Amino acid sequence: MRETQDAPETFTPRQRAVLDRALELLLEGGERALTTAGLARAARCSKESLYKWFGDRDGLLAAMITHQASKVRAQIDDGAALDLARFRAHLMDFANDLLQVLGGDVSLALNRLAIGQASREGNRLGELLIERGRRGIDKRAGALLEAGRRRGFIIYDDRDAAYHTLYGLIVRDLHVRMLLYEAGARQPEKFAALAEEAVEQFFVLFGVRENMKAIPA
Amino acid sequence: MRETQDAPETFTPRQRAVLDRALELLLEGGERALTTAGLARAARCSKESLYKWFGDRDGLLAAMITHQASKVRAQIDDGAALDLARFRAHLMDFANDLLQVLGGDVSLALNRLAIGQASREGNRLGELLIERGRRGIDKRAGALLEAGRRRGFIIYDDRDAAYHTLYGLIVRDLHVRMLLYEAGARQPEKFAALAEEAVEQFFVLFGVRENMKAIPA
DNA sequence: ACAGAACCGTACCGTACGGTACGATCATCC
DNA sequence: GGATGATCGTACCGTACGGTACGGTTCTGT
Repeated sequence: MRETQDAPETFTPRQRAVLDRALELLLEGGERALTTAGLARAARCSKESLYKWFGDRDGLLAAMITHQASKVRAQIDDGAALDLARFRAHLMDFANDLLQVLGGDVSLALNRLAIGQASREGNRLGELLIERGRRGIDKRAGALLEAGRRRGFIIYDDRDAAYHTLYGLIVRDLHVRMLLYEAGARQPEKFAALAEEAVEQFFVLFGVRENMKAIPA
Repeated sequence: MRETQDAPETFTPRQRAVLDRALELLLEGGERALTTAGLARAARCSKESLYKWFGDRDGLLAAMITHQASKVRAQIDDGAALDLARFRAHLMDFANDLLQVLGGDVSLALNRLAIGQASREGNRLGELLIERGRRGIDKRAGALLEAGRRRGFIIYDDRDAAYHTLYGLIVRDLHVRMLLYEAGARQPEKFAALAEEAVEQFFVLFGVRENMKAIPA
């Protein structure tokens, strides 16, 4: 259908400014507040330009996702000089970053947008969100786990399964509850404690102690 | 604002039939397919009746949630004659039921609806979904865990924390990925294996063995 | 059998939004 | 300085939807 989908799809500074304004509107009032006329007024551009740049409204939403994803590039960890303490610290960093990202305003708003949009027009937005957002996180975590396994700090049969367990230990049911605006679900000040406990539990499940090995299966 | 909110809010058979039809429309085409005119046509009723029964469109959506919740009443487990095997089986049942519910068509559609609607009109739908859906699940799991702890099968300091960990081990990141229609995320045939592994891991974290106690903290 | 209520089907209204068209304005380049 | 192209602001169009009104029909209770 669309041919410009897999391209890097870079934007001009003006377009990026407009996309940032669009994100603000989305944060303030949800999807319904993000109308073409409203965005044109807020960003001081013409509707005609919006359609010229992004094609249609769905193209605009997709552009917002790729634009946001391009801002938060996850850094890849260096595999140098990895001892157990550093490995544990890296896991903690990952857990904290994950909670920080998933609990961020923009991420929550974009996820709400994509989820609400799902089931209509296929699910381009959902795919985009996963492709440009989660993929990076998954790869970073996968590389980290693999490094830890090679050094003998942890043991597992299925890396994906181990990663998903780690993810579950960290995020629990927080993501959906935050997406639903559940009162009290979003408490960033507790993220550090959650991350700490999750990594602790992950080591109980997959860590290699000197005397006993906790093999999940 | 609304006074009929906390009432049991029972519906006539005709109204329930209409609500069922509304759920079907929502499943087929998402929120956009659920218009008052469309529902009136599909359910062979008049729009006037819809507004008389449910007030407005948001009232209709809320009624759909309470209606659906009234159908899947979670049975509470009897605490009689609980040995370790039965406790473990109960946990397995809970895990399977949880995955079954969260992965069900109706649950996913209603969650998408509530999440997409969130941030506008407060978040009545999200609250309703949590109140009438998750609350029951939480209570059932809480009672189950407490029974297991009293019998000495598991140990924990904070029941909520233990429950959330159990939830995370079971659901992982599946819920959001299913909400996003991620390809391959929804595979009900694998739910049993996931439940099995989750319960296994939960016992590693919180279970009490004869010789060693795995205390998470 | 009759009255009254509930309900159906349809028509109608106002509005809001996506998308297009067009003249005016501004920047750029020769 | 003048032509060219991009962009702005605004006006406009069609449509779809939420919500209301109303006449005709069916159901219910007496």
